[in-house]
Amino acid sequence: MKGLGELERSIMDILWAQQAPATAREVGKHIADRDLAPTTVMTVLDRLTRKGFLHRTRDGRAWRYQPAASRDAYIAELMLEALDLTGDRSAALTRFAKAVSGDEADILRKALTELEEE
Amino acid sequence: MKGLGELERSIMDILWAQQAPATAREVGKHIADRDLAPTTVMTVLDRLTRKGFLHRTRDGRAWRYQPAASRDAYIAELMLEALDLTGDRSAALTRFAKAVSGDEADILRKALTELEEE
DNA sequence: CCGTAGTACTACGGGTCGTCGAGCGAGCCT
DNA sequence: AGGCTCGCTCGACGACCCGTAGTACTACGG
Repeated sequence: MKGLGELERSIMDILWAQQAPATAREVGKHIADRDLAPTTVMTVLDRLTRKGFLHRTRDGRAWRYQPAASRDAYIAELMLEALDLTGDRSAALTRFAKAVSGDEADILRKALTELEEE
Repeated sequence: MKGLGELERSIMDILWAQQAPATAREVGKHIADRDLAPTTVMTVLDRLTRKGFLHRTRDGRAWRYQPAASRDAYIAELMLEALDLTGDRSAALTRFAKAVSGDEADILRKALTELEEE
C-alpha cells in the first residue's frame, strides 16, 4: 500500500474528521496554522487521489474530496502489512497481543468474541 | 522508529535467522544471489547500526553484528506504531481483530487468555 | 615489505514528499 | 467586451532516504 507523509496524513485526518466531502479550500481552512500556499494543499489532495486514498467529484469548478476508506480500515491495513513482514506471523501476533495495554486487550477480546459468535 | 528499506530488511532477516552475531562477509554469503559489492553490505550494516537496529562488537579487525531486538518485537512495534496513528485506537483494534484470518484470531485469543491468567 | 581483508568516508542516482509558481479556462462584475 | 478571481493542471526544486559502490587507509600474515 505504502505509507503517507506527514502532511498527507494531516490532510487525511481532516477529511476523515469531516462528515461530508470537502473542497481544497475547506481543507486549507483546517490547517491555516501551517500557512501553506493553496496550491500545496491542492497538490497533496491530488497525490492522495492518485494514490487511491481519496475519491473526488466535481462541484462547479472545484473538486470535492472524500476518503476512499475509513481511517480504521487504513490503520488495520497498516497493521496487517506490518504483520506480513515477518515469516512467523504467529509469534508476532502473540508478541503484539502481549504488548498492548490492558484496556486494549479487553477490546481485542471483545472483538474476537463477537467474531466467534457470528 | 522508522521503517526499513528493502535491502535493509533482507539483511535484518539474515541476522534474525542467525543464532550468533555475524560479520559483513558472512552476511554477504547469505545474499550472494544479489551479487552485491562487499562494501554495499557493509554500508547497510553500518546504517542499520546507526539506526539502532543492530549492535556490533569487534572480532579482530572485523565487526560482528547482531540484532538489537527480535523480529517479533520489531513487528509488534510496527503494529503499535500504526495503531498510534489513529485517534480512535479502540475502533482500529476492533477492525483489525475482525480482519485477521480465523487461525490468527485463534492465536490472538490464546495469547490474550494467557495474558489474563498471569 | 607486500598483499589482503576489513574499515571508514564519500558519493551518485532514483524515488518520495513538502512546497510552490506559472499558466490556463470559466464564470462574474461593470 | 474586458478584466478579475477562483480553482485547476503541470512542472519544478530541495531535502532526505535508500540501494549501490568506489576509494583510500590500516593492520596483520607471510
